[in-house]
Amino acid sequence: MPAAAPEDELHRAFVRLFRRLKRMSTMGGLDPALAAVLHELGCTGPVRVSVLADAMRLDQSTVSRHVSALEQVGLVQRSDDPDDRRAALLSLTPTGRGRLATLLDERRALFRTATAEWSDDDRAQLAGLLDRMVRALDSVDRPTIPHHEMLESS
Amino acid sequence: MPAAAPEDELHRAFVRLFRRLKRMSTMGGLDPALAAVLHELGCTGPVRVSVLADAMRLDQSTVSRHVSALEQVGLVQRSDDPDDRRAALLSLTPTGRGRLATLLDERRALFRTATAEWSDDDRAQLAGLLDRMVRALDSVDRPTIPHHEMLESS
DNA sequence: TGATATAGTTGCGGGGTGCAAGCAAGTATT
DNA sequence: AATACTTGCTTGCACCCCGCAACTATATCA
Repeated sequence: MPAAAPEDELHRAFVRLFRRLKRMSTMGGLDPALAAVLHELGCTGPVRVSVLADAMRLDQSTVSRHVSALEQVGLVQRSDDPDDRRAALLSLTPTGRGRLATLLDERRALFRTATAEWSDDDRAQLAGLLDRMVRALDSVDRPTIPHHEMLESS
Repeated sequence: MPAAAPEDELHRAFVRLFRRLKRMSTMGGLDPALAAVLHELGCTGPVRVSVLADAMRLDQSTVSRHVSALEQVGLVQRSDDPDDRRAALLSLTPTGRGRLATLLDERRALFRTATAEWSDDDRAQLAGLLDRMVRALDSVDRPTIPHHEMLESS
């Protein structure tokens, strides 16, 4: 049996961790996926479905459905994009903002409980490394996006 | 809007990262969940379904199905547990071991590519922190003691 | 032996996702 | 302007992953 490489341990840790997080993010009485959309939307401001989908690395159709669900329960609203009639700009309703705030509070509390014994330094370090990891993996599966405005020439 | 708390960033990073990992673990032509079972099994040696399920924090039924699937494609085999006729001991077949090795190789290569610029120290640090995080969250949702849960409902 | 517990499987339902097809609205070509 | 292509989004469909509840078969205990 091969001694597990550090990369493997990393991956296994991620997978198990995620299952935890997934179960936990059902908080606020909102499905994890919907909560994720709400969160993303709360961070990025009024955007189109396509942009949201791209940001979350999900299929447009998936996000479309989530958005519809959130709209139906009054957490998200659509406004017509003045520049393009087929597009819609998504934003949180006041209720949505409130719900998001609650959700984040709960989540924060949970993480704080979990990492109660940690030093601020450790927390920051983990966040930093994780963020770096996200970018690293992103650039693996999207060819690095060196200059994201190479549209000017032709 | 208040600058996102580090805990939030942490969580978001986890979620996005996981989607990446999930997609990546489809490698080797094996469904991610099956690959996970294969991996776990490869690490823990011959075990029962229930033990595997517990280790992976999944329902026994879920693991049971995955194991059946793996058995059907010849990657896993069952042997009767001499101590208990209802139980079965799961182990990898030679083919399964080979498949796992391939899978781990691919995964390792991917992680190595992604973290090519990292120092070994950073990698180790992340793995360590992540592991700690897993344990921290585990002790939040399983209060360290297996028994004193709420088992008496009616 | 009969009551209860345990290992595992199966039926069922539900959530999450992607792909392909379709619809509506812009853009370009002639 | 009319036609053809493109783009933003939604819908139909299929598939995976999962947990709960019910069931079978064995094990254990009174």
